[in-house]
Amino acid sequence: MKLLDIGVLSKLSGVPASTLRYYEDIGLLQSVGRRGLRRQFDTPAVTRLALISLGKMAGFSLEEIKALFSEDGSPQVPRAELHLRADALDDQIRGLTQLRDALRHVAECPAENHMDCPKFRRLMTFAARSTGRRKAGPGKSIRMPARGG
Amino acid sequence: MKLLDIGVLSKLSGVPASTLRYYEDIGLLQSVGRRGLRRQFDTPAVTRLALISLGKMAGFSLEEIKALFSEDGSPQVPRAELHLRADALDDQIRGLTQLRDALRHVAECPAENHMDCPKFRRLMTFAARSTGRRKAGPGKSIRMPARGG
DNA sequence: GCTTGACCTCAAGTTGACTTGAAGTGGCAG
DNA sequence: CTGCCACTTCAAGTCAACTTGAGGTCAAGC
Repeated sequence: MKLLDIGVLSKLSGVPASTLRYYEDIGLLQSVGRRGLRRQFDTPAVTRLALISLGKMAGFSLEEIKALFSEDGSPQVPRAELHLRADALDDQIRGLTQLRDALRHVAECPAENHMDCPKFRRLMTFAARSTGRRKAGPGKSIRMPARGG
Repeated sequence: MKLLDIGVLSKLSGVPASTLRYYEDIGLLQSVGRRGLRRQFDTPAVTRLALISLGKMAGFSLEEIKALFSEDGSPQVPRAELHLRADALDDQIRGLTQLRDALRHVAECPAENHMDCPKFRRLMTFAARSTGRRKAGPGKSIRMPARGG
């Protein structure tokens, strides 16, 4: 089995070495051994990192992603749990879709003041409904594309 | 003009008083005066908060949201910026949709090991593509709907 | 006049996901 | 054997967006 130095895995996956160490620290990623001091990873680690990235995209926390891996490292999730996640994702997608449409509308709406626009006001009530649902906190998302500025 | 105590505004908007003070601190929300020590807000503050919430949902940082308000407090957003956000949202939606499908697939897939399943592997390459696009960092996202249990 | 309680200020703490820095180590090229 | 330099550890720092806590103030009700 071909083994990968942390630097190589970092390059392959695009994930900084410090992050890989961090992931190992929190038990999210396992190295298969050492060569001297140096961690060695196996090639499936690349896939694992892809899975992790995927989980992050889905809005899972690292802790949650960790829980989605079984002992042997293959994803091992009860079906019901997966369907639950999928449902949650559906919700999220619906919300984001509405939001996207709203943004596009606002971008094109000819009304002087957006408050004059009924569509915008409906959007407002939508936002109001979603406000204060749960405690705000730091979260990870797909990075926004960097602002042109 | 009817004026609102911070507690009243908090109740109306669902935003904790501490957060309202914080928002005033960073210049995101203005109180119109004081009665004794107590901040007084006007009724448009409720709308403003809805807008702020909306901005947050769209993935804007508070700093950015602040910049989206013009001097007089009405939202004043460059169209291009909004379209950019909407595009980013589109990306996110696409990703989440694929992910949702993948989750559902995994939930039903009969393959012993998911890696044996071509569908799953396609998902992996998708994730790999999205990996390491840009430097990770703290960011805000739409909160996941709370997990059932 | 005293208590109550909703507000006040300001500093410090929290969270998740990392990054950074200092000080040390070890494999390999020359 | 020497030196380089990618790696190592561990603690501490960072970031956004708040929250919490300690100690203080004021308007109203009894």
